[in-house]
Amino acid sequence: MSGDPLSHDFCSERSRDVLPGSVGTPVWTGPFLDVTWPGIIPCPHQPAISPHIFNCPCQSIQCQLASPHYILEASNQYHLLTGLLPGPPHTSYHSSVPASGLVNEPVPFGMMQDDLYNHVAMNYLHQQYGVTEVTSQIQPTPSQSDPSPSGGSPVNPRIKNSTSGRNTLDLEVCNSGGGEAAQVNPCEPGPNFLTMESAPAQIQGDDGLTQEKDLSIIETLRQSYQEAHPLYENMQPQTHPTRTVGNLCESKSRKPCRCTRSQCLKLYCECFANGLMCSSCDCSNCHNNADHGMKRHQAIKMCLGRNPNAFRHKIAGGKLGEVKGWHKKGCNCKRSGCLKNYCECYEANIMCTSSCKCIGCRNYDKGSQKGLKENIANMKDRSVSFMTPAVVDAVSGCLLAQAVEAEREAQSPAQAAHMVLVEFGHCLSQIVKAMFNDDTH
DNA sequence: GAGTTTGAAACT
DNA sequence: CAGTTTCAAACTC
Repeated sequence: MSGDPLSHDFCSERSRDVLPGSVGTPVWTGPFLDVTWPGIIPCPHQPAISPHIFNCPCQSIQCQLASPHYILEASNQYHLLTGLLPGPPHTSYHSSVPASGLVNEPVPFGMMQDDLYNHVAMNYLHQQYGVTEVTSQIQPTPSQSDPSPSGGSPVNPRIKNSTSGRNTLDLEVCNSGGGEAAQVNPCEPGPNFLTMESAPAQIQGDDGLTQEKDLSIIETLRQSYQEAHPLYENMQPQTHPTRTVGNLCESKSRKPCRCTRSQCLKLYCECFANGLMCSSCDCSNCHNNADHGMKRHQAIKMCLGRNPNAFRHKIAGGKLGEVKGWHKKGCNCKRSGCLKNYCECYEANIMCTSSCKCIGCRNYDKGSQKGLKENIANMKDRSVSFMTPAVVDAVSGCLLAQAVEAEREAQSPAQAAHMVLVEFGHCLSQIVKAMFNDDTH
């Protein structure tokens, strides 16, 4: 695929990041609960579940959360750290959560976020539906009745009214018979992407409307939680809708760190930076483990205080298995020419962009004459000299005139917007044409 | 495997 | 925000 890197490589990728929910953006297709309702874990008593899920080598937050031991420990530490739980958290493997009010404590990374998430979720459900308890199970789905056209893991949320007056929302993840581990293991970088486009189809069963509505409820819960805890997204390294399956379980294979002085509680440590606890590492004096939960919690808070995006992926855009994307912050390489693994862009197999402040960069598209970075920088320079106040005024005048015209013709708002945008496109093309005509003189 | 180089993170 | 220090990974020998 050839073409102007400005129009394709850069703009299209970047717009994908701006619009994470845009059509075609791959999102997690694994067990829905693990991502959108991470505190609700599958029941280990169900024989259909691969034991793999409880002993995943990737050690991602999702997998850590899937461990019964982890749940117990997280519950205990939650008490220890916040002291805000109105009652003892459930420690049953059904992971029920009590309905309660919002918790205003800043959410600690990894361990407690899901408890808090559940609290907010329960608060919402309690208010909206009178639900007082949530349970979840993974069950094998009889192949003949698999409601998922693509064989995914549909979620069947149902609100039950019990005779005891306790309303329960059951989230039932159906595991289609054949591929047990692949279906339930969040670490499997399976090839299936659930796009925003395909999401409704994936969850449609015999009561498609109901399920779609329930899915939106769950999304509302997520938003509700995010509103209550602005840090939530930062501490949810694996739940952003733009995350691919690859991102979900760390695109890199898990490498043991060898930290000696940081206690693995600074971003120097790759495990810590990836939101993972150290496991089978070669580090010394490691505190990035369950035994030092409090200290780890404090370190996480400190990192987030310095940089709220500290635990988010540095690489934006791109799809699993592709090389396109860009480093959100950009690199600062000086001596490597951005052609060694010292360079974060090069290491991520992506080209440097205008975000980078590197010197002597050679990590750009060899196919283009100047390279992406230079092209973008050039465009910026040109636009500075061409985007004079007079030009801006002229463009504004054109757009305004177009809006007035639309109003005069009694166009619909959508049509009016379309007319203005078309005019804006014309203006831009005129400006760009002028810029490059000037270059030839 | 020891020593060097490198650039991100942390600090001032 | 810029300069400096610390740190661990990448690299070289």
